[in-house]
Amino acid sequence: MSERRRHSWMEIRDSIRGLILNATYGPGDKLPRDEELALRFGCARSTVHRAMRDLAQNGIVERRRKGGTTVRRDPVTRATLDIPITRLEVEQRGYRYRHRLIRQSVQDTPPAIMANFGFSEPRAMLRVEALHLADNRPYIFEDRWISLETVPEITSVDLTHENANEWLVRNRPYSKCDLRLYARTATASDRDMLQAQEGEALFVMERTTWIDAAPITSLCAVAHPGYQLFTQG
Amino acid sequence: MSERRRHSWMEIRDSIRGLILNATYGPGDKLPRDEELALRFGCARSTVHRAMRDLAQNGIVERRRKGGTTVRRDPVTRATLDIPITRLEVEQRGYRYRHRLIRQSVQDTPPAIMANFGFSEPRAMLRVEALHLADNRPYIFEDRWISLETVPEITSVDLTHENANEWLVRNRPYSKCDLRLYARTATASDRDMLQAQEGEALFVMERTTWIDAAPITSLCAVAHPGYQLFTQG
DNA sequence: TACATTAATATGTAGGTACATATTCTTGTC
DNA sequence: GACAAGAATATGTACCTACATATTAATGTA
Repeated sequence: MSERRRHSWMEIRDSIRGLILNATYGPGDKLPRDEELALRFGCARSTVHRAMRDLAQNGIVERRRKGGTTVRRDPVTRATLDIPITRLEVEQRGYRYRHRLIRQSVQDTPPAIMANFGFSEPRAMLRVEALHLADNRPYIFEDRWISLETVPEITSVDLTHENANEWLVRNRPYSKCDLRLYARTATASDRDMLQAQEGEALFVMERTTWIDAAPITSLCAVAHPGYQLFTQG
Repeated sequence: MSERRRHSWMEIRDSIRGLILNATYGPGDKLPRDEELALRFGCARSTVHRAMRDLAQNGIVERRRKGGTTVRRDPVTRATLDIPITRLEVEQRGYRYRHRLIRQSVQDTPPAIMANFGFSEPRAMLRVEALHLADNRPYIFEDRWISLETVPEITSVDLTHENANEWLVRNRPYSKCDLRLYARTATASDRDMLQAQEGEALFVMERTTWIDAAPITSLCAVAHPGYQLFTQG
């Protein structure tokens, strides 16, 4: 019976997913321990563990020490979004990239930015407003706040030539990133900045990043009309 | 010298990230092999491997067999989106959920849906148009196409009582999911369906899923005005 | 030089052992 | 019964070894 062929963790993962799919284990149910499953599938515990990590990462199951593994009660559609540096995004679509610094000044953070970072008091930060262009047409307008405490070097960067988006992504890896996406109707200032028709629908991406607990930057990027964001793979 | 204390993979990961951050290894550079790094850090190769997998998953480095590990030339902001079942999303916000089936019929797929699935010829699929409501106000309108070959049981599901979104998520796990997000101006039919003002900005989510190579469903979900999508993690 | 074949090599995985860690469960005390 | 202390236990990690696999590099042949 017990044939000792080698099992890949993906096989095991699919088997476990199969058990969930065919209702052997339903939402909220507790799965057997890894060791038990390993015995049942005829593989090592580490292989079951590898499979389980993948299922947990994809939101299929939940795992807790001593608590065991349970089938998630509320499945989610989990997708990974890759938001590249804007210059690369533009160039990849075959356009010529340009960048224009609109404004730059040190200001106290308004309530919206304080909320993004979780501040209870306003702080002085560098505010940078800039426009990304594709073949000289507006592509994305960004209104960005940068922490002077976490990123003091930013004051010595010439943001007319180097854009803040790229400088930060290349020089300040983050450990945490909050993202918020929504649609907004174009205002009069959007009309000027993005050449949008008045009242046109615009795609907005708000992004706030930290390195450990230290705030790095928070920005609101408004894309040109027709912009789409998508996952691949 | 060589103190043999135990190193956690997160420590090692942070050390490697540190080497990239402090420009010891810049974008495009090749990192030493895992074995070499393990020796240098005084840990096992498997620990370096674990750390590297995390860095690769977060878009910091790229790894290829025999090719080695390189620092990504074009960093990305990588975010994981969790899109829950709409009913749960509504209930979590404290509203009463309801669902209304608008239309349901078998039709040949139009070009847009064919493109989503990568079909070269139209196919007959079940088209389901439904409205999700929060406290009797429109929340999300979805226009969905379901593969009759991959999901034949769907024909025997009463979609007036059970909504297709939930039924599919609970009964048809997918292995691949494409997602597309954009903003759209409300049309006359949106105005009726979502009680949107004419010309208001609406947030649109298009989602297409497969199990292995078999198409499951493709849908276009239009959210009510003011809807926001965000990550938490 | 061009191309096919083979060898070399870095990452990926499977299996195994030992221990760490976070919970939950049990037990004892008042 | 309430609560604290300790035992039990499932997952998580670290380190090994041995192979698998995908590529690149080297080599041979026309």
